Amino acid sequence: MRSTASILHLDLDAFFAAVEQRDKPSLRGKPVIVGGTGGRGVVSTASYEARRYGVGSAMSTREARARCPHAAFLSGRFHAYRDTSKRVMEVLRDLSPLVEPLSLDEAFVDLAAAGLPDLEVATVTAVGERLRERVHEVTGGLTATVGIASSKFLAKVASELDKPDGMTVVAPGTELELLRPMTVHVIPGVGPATAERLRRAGIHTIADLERTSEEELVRLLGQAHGQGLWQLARAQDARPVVAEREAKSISVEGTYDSDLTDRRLMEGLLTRQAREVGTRMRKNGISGRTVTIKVRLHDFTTLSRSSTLSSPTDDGGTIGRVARSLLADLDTTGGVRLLGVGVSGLADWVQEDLFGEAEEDEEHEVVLPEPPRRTWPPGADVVHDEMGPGWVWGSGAGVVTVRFETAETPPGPVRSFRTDDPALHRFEPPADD
DNA sequence: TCTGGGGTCCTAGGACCC
DNA sequence: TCTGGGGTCCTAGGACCC
Repeated sequence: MRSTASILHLDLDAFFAAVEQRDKPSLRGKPVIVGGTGGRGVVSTASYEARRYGVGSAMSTREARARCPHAAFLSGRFHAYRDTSKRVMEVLRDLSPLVEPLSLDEAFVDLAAAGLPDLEVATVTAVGERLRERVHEVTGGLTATVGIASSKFLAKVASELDKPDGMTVVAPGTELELLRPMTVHVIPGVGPATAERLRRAGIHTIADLERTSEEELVRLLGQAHGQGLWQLARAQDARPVVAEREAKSISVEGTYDSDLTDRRLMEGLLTRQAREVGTRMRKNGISGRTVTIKVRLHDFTTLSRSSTLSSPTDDGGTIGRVARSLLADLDTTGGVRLLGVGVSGLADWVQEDLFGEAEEDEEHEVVLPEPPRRTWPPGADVVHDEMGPGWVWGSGAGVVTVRFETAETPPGPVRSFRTDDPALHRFEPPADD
């Protein structure tokens, strides 16, 4: 926690619905609900007109229709949302170089990096009001709510207090008197499960939380969460505003209107999702080693299976093969409502490759597999090098992964080569390999 | 016919290495 | 021959956020 109110949190009001109302005047002043419109859809954003009927985020679209049948139900135009969001983030970066977007409609801004004459409450209040006006201008009429305080936690709590189209500045020194009467639900990170555990321990407000020992909270909630809440209850929060955060995973998933039972169909869907993941990875210039599938059964139990490759990939075909083999281990006879594929353990291609390859090569000289077992799948691209024959298991961004199948070490070592030509029939190991 | 999609972070157990 | 602790990586699941 700082001694000045220098962290600003901005939240665009009912963002997706507001963009729709902006772009379609006939929707203005009317209930608008953006979200999944299929049989298993949920509400993403409800306009304030729709909220009056009790419609809220994460509610099933079915229930939203029951509560507000005359609302406009829209499935969302994410290009428009991204576009508008970009304009808002630019306004924030005009104010300070230190901007941390949390989603399309939310961001932290570090006012201490903004070069203001001072960080007095009157000054930051004027900055916040001016910012809200600028956002209104560049978005074509959208409103934002702002919170300004001495930490991320307090700024975020503050921005919840005067929604929509409002602003709250928490004067330094008044944080605890603001927090103490609030319920634990206002703390980001306290969801239904944590709130229930706290409730059973007789902890309802932040004042209750403040009276509870750190040991007790760790016992109730685990080390990280318990210690974190103990600190937040005292308004202790020194987390910095971080401008650049690198993605840790990329995934695609889908929920189907009726449960899937056909394995071939599931494999086909995973294959398509894997291709999409690969495309997005190459677009972002990243690759990853761990492939994970997610399977939600008819009864909503959710399973995941993952496999870590010896070298990173951004190739949809490789991701798809791994995904399908992971699915093979699961019993899906009861039906599947959701399938997903993701890649984590992300790395920048070139760096990872340069380091990874040199090490692997030395190991492979020791474990030279003899004799080779020719078990590659029909139609596979077969290559030869000093290790004997292998088959091409994946490729992407100029790197080909070859799997050497042997009797001793099935499924065999995997090796990556850099080549300008991923058309593997013409594959040749590089001279310096 | 309750319960999306894209993420992040944490925990716990087992393997493996020193 | 038996015992041991720490660190890292991997896997599976869960809670949470917007």
